[in-house]
Amino acid sequence: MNNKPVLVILGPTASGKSDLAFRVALMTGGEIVSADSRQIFRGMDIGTAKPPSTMLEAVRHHFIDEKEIGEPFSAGDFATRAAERIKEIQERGVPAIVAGGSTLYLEGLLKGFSALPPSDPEVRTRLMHELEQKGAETLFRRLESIDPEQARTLDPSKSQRLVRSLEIIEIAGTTVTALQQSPAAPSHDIDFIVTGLDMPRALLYDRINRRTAGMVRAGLVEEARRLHERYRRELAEGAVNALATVGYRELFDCFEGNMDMETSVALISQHTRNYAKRQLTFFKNRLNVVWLDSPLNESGIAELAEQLCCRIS
RNA sequence: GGGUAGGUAGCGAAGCGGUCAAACGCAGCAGACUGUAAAUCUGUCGACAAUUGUCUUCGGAGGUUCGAAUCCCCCCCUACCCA
Repeated sequence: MNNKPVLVILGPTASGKSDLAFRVALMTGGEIVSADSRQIFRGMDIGTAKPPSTMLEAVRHHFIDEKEIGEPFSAGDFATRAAERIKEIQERGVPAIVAGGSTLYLEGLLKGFSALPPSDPEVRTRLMHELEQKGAETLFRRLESIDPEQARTLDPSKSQRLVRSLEIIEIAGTTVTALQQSPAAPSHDIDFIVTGLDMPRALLYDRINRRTAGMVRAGLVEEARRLHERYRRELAEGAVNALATVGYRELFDCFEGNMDMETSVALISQHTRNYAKRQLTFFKNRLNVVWLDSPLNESGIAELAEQLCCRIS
């Protein structure tokens, strides 16, 4: 019934997505669907720049604090669940606003995935072991013999995509190349307006640097220490992807005596900048985004929010 | 004042007579990416022409040599040690 378009606000980290989405939600009485692979985990707050509780209380946010660290949740899960959730929201006659920067989550939701099988933890673990013992070369040659086309798209060094490609062969009994013949298509009929927040690179990097400093002031180190203690064993096994997150892994390194605190914090800024660059590359080259200048102050946010409201109501 | 170790491209760091515009790492820039994606991986990286090309570099100034980042001399800085 309510088939109004859904506003998507994406962009690199620290570009101001959350604030803008919050504003639009307030103005429209909408709810926010977070497309963020890390904010979904409880206990990862400061380092993921999760919206503060005041915002979470004022506007309903989905996919925030919904999982325990270590619980599986993937881009595929997000793509299907988020579409379901948006439908539910729309059925209540409420606008849904998607906001986030997790590249593959967004692509999955907006463009869908081919009919590839989900990852199987057992197969995955076995392949990772094999990778460690026999080396990437061996696995690469195997992939090359079964699915030369896919092999050509990746390089023989160690790569997640190599493992995933082999995993698919084991689970599905056929190759990625074959499965991707059926083009990716979204499994829903939601209409999206995809907007991206952009700003000069130097400004973005400056915002990132300052945000990192702010996180430290807000208690990031303590937060990381709690996680480090609680997930000591998982960290040793390197099994929990949620913990391989910028803002935490650098501090874990520090706690383990591999670097001093100053270096660690500098690296957080640096890795966040690197990440922002990767996001930008992905969004520009893979998704169809209408880019907007990111508002830099309160009144700018209000003004842009107003404009966006018009487009979805 | 004496001694020792150093000063190399944005930073760190190799090179120690030719094959050096100078290894490698980081940053930067560009890119890939179909279920771990804040992950994983690739290219490029003195300047300029942008395919083999030209020009200016290895603290500064001289010198030796066909040829120097690499050898010699003087000077300037830095670190540590002894006074």
